[in-house]
Amino acid sequence: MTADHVDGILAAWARERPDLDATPMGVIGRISRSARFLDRELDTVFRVHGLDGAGFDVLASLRRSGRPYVLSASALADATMVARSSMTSRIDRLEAVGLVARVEDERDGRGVGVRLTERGLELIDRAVADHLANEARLLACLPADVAERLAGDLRSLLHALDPGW
Amino acid sequence: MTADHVDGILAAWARERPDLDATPMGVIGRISRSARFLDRELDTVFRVHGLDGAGFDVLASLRRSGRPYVLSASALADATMVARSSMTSRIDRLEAVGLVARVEDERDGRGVGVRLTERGLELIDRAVADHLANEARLLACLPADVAERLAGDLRSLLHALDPGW
DNA sequence: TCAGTATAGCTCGACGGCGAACTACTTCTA
DNA sequence: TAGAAGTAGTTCGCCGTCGAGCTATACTGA
Repeated sequence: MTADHVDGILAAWARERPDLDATPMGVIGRISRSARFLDRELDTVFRVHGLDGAGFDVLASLRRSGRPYVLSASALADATMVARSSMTSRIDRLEAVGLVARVEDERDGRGVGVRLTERGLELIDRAVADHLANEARLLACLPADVAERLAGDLRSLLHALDPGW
Repeated sequence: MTADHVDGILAAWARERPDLDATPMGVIGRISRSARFLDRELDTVFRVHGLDGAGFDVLASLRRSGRPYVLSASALADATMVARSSMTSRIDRLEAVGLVARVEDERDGRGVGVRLTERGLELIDRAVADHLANEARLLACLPADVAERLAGDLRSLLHALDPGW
């Protein structure tokens, strides 16, 4: 069990502030750091398809919602954890390049449906396959049972953090 | 073991694209999602001290480096995983409110040392205590052995992701 | 020793995210 | 069924990050 960057941080705090218990950083610091690394790595594949993480998340949410590949702007904002105003501009960008289209919501005059276009569907179907291969590559170093355990423990954590579930 | 948001995503992909193996998302999706929640939660404590995550990271890096609480701008950029140009503006902001000061590097005419001021030292010593209490609160839901296992598994992951360690 | 290369930090312009404020529409309630 | 309250989406201004390009300084090898 070799030391990592966060072990260095923990050791430094133990030396400088021995009165504090820094062990929570062992979990939270590693989550933050992993997320930053992963974001960067995942982006390289998104870019190959002319996307970024923001665009991919929107298209993937629509794709996995199933036919007719339409979700409201609010539903997309909630699914991707961004502000409504951010979702407005994400949709603007994707619409400008023809990957999604805004459609009327007959049931609610305020609402706007966001629909995957034919091009958007083809693009995300290719992109998601590459994306999953990339994720698998990044996790290849972990034995399957460790990955599974990690997923389960993170689920426990998320369960407490996210009151919505 | 109740389902979480990511379980919903995995089930959706299994329905829409049964040809793909989406299990890597069980790990990576949860890391991303946890990181976003945690970022937001940690920010509330930073704000109490007039900081944000960016400022806290800089001050904390300086503090745990020990006396004389000086690091180069590059070392700070590397430690906090941001671009050099981002570090320039972080230092500008912290310097403007008197929490750090730029000092000459006698050994390297190009270099700039960043030193914690007296006010910066007092602030970060208070802030880091509150921060750790906050982190402990967020992890309180997890049994100690699970938290420890999580830290260890994430260390394994980081080890493969971060060639620097 | 000196030309070539590498490095430290800064400036600048572009970009994405956010919250507040706004409009338009819907739902509740009395 | 009218007025109040709530909700969907957009606009706007601000802010932090980034990469490219710049200057000044430090190394490196013939």
